[in-house]
Amino acid sequence: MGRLAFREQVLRVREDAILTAVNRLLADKGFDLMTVDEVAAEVGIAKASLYKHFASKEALAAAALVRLLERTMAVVESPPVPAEATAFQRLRSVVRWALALQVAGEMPSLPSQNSSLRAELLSSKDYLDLLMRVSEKLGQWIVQAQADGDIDTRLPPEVVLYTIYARGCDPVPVFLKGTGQYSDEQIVEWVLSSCLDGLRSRPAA
Amino acid sequence: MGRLAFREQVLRVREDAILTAVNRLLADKGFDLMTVDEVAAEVGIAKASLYKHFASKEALAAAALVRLLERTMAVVESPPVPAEATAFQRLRSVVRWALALQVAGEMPSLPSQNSSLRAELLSSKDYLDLLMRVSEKLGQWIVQAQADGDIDTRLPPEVVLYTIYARGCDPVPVFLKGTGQYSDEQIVEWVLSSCLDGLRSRPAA
DNA sequence: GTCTATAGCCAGATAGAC
DNA sequence: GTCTATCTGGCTATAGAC
Repeated sequence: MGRLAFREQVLRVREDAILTAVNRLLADKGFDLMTVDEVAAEVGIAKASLYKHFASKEALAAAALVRLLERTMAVVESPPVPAEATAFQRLRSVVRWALALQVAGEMPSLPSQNSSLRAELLSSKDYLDLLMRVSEKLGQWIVQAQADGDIDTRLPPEVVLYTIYARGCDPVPVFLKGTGQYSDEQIVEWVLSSCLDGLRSRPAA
Repeated sequence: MGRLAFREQVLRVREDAILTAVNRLLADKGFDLMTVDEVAAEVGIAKASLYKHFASKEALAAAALVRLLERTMAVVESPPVPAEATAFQRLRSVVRWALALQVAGEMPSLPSQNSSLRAELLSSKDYLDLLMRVSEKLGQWIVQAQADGDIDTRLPPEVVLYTIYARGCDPVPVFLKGTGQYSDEQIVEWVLSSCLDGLRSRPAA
């Protein structure tokens, strides 16, 4: 029993190491250009061993995305700091977290287009459940923020939700980081501002 | 002489047909998932014939992107309609044009990440020249719009420029179109608004 | 469950006849 | 310049020994 639990722990640690490698490679090159050989090399095990843990390359990526959604759910459900009481402030906080992940090179980017990956994701109950839970929570905040007068009521909540999700594959943070001129924090704040406040000037508050 | 010019015209028309197919496929599946066989099939010629016109898959995509930049340059240099006199209005007009291309499924999407395509683009004088010309023109408008008080002066022009370029690979229009609930025009206006005005409410003008 | 070795496949690119 | 047929390399996935 203790022995079994120990082995199971070893298994989970190894699989977590695999998913960390997958996550990094997905952030770096995306699904199509990531090869299973690279994943195995980065983890330091043989490719065949990988396939004992995950059935396919798609399953590998799906597991990494499920882990990302679990972390997102944890962020969304964490108790708010007192300074972030409104729905709008909580939304901003989540977007800021996602942008920080992106700048740090830890945001796995999936192809939004055609791919065998899409089919795998759409048939993964874990993935779909988590995605729905995150979307429902964010959707509630969006509706609340609109009722509070903080988010433009002319935009359907669906448009706001997609726009926020799209920050997860926004190329701007990576480009700005590539110039080497700005700090990570500065980049995050600029992209956050362009998303929430827009490019246009706003009258002083 | 006339004969030669005629043959050259036939050549250009054929190559334009090829690039139109490439453009559509790039918009549909992206560079990595597009296959040269598909391009040949869509044009209705053999794959080997394609390679008489373009040296590689990368060259094929690069040529399509050059054509896109040429069209962009034409839009940027076209005389403004009287109602769009300010730099900000001209910028908005260009972004709207790009979003309309996107919704119509005619915006080729290149992988912003690692790829053999990047190397090809960086070694294409045509591509780099056009990209610089477009960027300079847009950059001038951005600076002017900031001087006019229309664009947030806390954002460096570079950040504004990248944010505008990023609209070319924004997944939101395609997602919204996928719901089948909204008209193309409605989608363009919402995304344009979220980009320029932001998600936050603005005080009435 | 880990490894080495390899099967099987697919896509980019080319040979060579016409 | 167009075609058919083929080469080549790389990648996913698996066989089989330990």
